[in-house]
Amino acid sequence: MPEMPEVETIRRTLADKVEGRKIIRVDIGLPRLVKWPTAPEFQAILTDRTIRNLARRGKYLLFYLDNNFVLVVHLRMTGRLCYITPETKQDKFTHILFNLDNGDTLLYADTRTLGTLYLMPEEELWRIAGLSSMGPEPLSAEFTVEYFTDMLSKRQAKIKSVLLNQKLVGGLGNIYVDEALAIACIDPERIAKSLTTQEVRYLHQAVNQVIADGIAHGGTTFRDYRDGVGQSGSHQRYLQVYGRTNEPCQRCGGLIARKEVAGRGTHYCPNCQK
DNA sequence: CTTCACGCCTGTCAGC
DNA sequence: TGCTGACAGGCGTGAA
Repeated sequence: MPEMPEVETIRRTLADKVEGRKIIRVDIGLPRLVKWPTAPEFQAILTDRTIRNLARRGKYLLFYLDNNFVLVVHLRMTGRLCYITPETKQDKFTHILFNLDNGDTLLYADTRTLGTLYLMPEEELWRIAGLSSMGPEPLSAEFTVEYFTDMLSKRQAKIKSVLLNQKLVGGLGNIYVDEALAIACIDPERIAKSLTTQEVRYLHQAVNQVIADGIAHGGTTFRDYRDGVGQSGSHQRYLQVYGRTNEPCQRCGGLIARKEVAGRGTHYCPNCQK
């Protein structure tokens, strides 16, 4: 499901509601979603803990608790976190409930059940490989043109697969990669190190732009994605190529095409993207 | 080390 | 209507 703009939107919509709240009980319907520690330990450690702060790194959400533990959630394809009151209708695919001290509930729902939850002391977060090995995020101080240029110059893989690699750039997923490549007019199958200095500059700018726009629009709701209070995003209205197969390119009027690149459905304009 | 195919799960949708 | 196959926003693993 969600990429960095969606996860950031969830963080923003949840933070005010959960920060300062105490978790009074955890109900787990599908224990295998809890990757660490065991589900009973997960429940026991979380019970009576207060959420101090809700942070994000790439596509991970991090709930910092008052006992130095951190609840880490990765939504993968269809995970959802939703803050509900007793009157709110509960999501059909709810698997975990975090019951709060004000009577409200933070729920974790997931149709494909590919999401993952962890709970560990802050100093052990490095054990989560995807978190500790993550590359710089778009819009961050570390994501410089110099870093991007140097990184791409060492890569023999297709540019699409490089941009999807979280170790190299943190937070991009299939939608925003297709969009960034469309904005920068670069063919997704180009070998990363073959990009010219100018193309690298355009692409760097395009990556930052699609992520900033995605956040500004509250994320892209293509099917499952909802924010922390159940609302859809609106960035789907602004997409140039993703999900627009056989529709006209807004730049040249030619038809948007779809093919498989790096094992992922890929949308692009064969006329504009070289 | 880099790159890629595959598996994990379940739901939806197009086509027959 | 019912069935089948393709496809779905991610990532860890293992093989080449």
